[in-house]
Amino acid sequence: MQKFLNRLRAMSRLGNSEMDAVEGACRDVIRLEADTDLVREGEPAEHVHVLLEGWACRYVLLPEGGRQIPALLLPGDVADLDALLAQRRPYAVATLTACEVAVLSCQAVHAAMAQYPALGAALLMGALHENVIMTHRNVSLGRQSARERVAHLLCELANRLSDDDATTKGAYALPLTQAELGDVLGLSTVHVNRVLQSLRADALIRVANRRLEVLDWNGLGQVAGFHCRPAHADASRSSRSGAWRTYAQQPMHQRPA
Amino acid sequence: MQKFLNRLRAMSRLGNSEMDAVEGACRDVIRLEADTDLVREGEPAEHVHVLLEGWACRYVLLPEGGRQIPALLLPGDVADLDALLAQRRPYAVATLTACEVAVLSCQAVHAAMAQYPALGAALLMGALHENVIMTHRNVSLGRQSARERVAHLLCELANRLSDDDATTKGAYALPLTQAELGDVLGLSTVHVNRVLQSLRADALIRVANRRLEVLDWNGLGQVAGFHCRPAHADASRSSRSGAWRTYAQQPMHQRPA
DNA sequence: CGAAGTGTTGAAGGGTTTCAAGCATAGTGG
DNA sequence: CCACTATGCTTGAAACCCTTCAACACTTCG
Repeated sequence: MQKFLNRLRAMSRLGNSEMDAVEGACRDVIRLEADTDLVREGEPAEHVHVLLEGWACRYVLLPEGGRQIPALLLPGDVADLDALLAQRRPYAVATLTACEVAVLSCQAVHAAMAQYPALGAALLMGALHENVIMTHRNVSLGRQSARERVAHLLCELANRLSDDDATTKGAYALPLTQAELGDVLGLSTVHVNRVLQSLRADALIRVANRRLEVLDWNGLGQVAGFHCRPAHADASRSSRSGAWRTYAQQPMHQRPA
Repeated sequence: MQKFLNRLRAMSRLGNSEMDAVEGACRDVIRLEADTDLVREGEPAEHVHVLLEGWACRYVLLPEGGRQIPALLLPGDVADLDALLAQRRPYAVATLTACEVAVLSCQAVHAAMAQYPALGAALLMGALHENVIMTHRNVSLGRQSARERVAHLLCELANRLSDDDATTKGAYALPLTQAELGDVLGLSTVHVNRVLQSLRADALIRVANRRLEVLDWNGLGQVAGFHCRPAHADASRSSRSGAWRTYAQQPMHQRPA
């Protein structure tokens, strides 16, 4: 509960009345064990689910039998806000660990937004933040090698977890199987295994009983290649060379060096 | 302008005062020619841009020199709403054709949302819609072959364009080079070429002077494989077999056949 | 102890990339 | 009007990253 409230407050300035409204709306909480479907693709969308505790994921099954996980959901994340918009669910949601989930009716959310504009703003900011994360994953899937993709995901998770807590001394619980990592990264289980081994061999990470330890943040970030500055290793801000100019110019990828 | 207003109205019920507010905020319009950078990655984010006419894209450049286009922007799309959230731009935006763009200050958007809750709701719905599109692209990039990805993109564009207009008789203007298609789909230019040829050879599509003609919607949708029902070929709704059940069950991909 | 899930390893095969070159088309200036 | 150039499209061959298949080891748990 607290993590969701913190998240909302980080997004928009909320007063006590808004906070109370949220807390009231989240009164309906269910507890699920690991590997349980929360919503199924194609189902009518009548509720919004907020992940209070545990890890979960959105996933899509392909006709040929494959699976893709377009989003990992961490404590405080909203699992399926698009229920406000769509009649039918465009993806399924399943737990990865034991979870605590708040169930809200779409009507209630709509009503709350109409009454408290700041709440709508907070939800919008959350959706935009998710959008940025998906953009990065998109870039990763489209243009990075397996090694880069794995490194990038590990950095992203460290970033997202450090917002709340954890990541103390550069290690965090990673309750994902290699098969699930593969479904996130668009890789086969076998190849995920080999890439993790290679990262271990290079003394960048260490894995032990469902925990990931990052031995070399700079090195891992370098492999990840883009948009991957852990909160710790802040480094020099705006390290990019050259001044940016306003529009009415050639696109960057066509500029002379 | 009209396309943006229509889009907003489709997302949330807007009164005359909201519409006027939007129209007032969009009074600052600039005209750009094709292949022009609108915003650059890393730049401070002080404005939000709305694409009134023409095609544009978000893009990210990778250290090794590659490029990924995580989003194609069509008339009525908001190019960079996340400027409301981030200090620095997480991606660049460039025009693909000549464009008309409204430039809004972030402050103005924030103020409008505070005054008109329905407007915030509309923007939220727009962001969620974008999110669903990115989810689909994500699945496509992660788990589909080049052929499937191309088919999927062509279907997606048909869908998005048919919301507004166009797509009459199953053809639409597609002002993208094969290199740009590759940057959207995470493929090399060469392979995009070969895949398009193969789709042509199978009498699924036809390409002529920057227009795409779909000869066989069912066939193309079948290649695309998932989530790809053009508004035309609506077909039998909910064609999936088996009834969906509520949660507290095993995830779908582990269910016995 | 057996069973199931997860991690690990090797070998073969294939989808895609890269490199390199040739072709087509449109715009430009002499 | 015609080189001349630039841009995008097309094609072939070699190389590579990753997948698939198959088997085995390890751990957990009933």
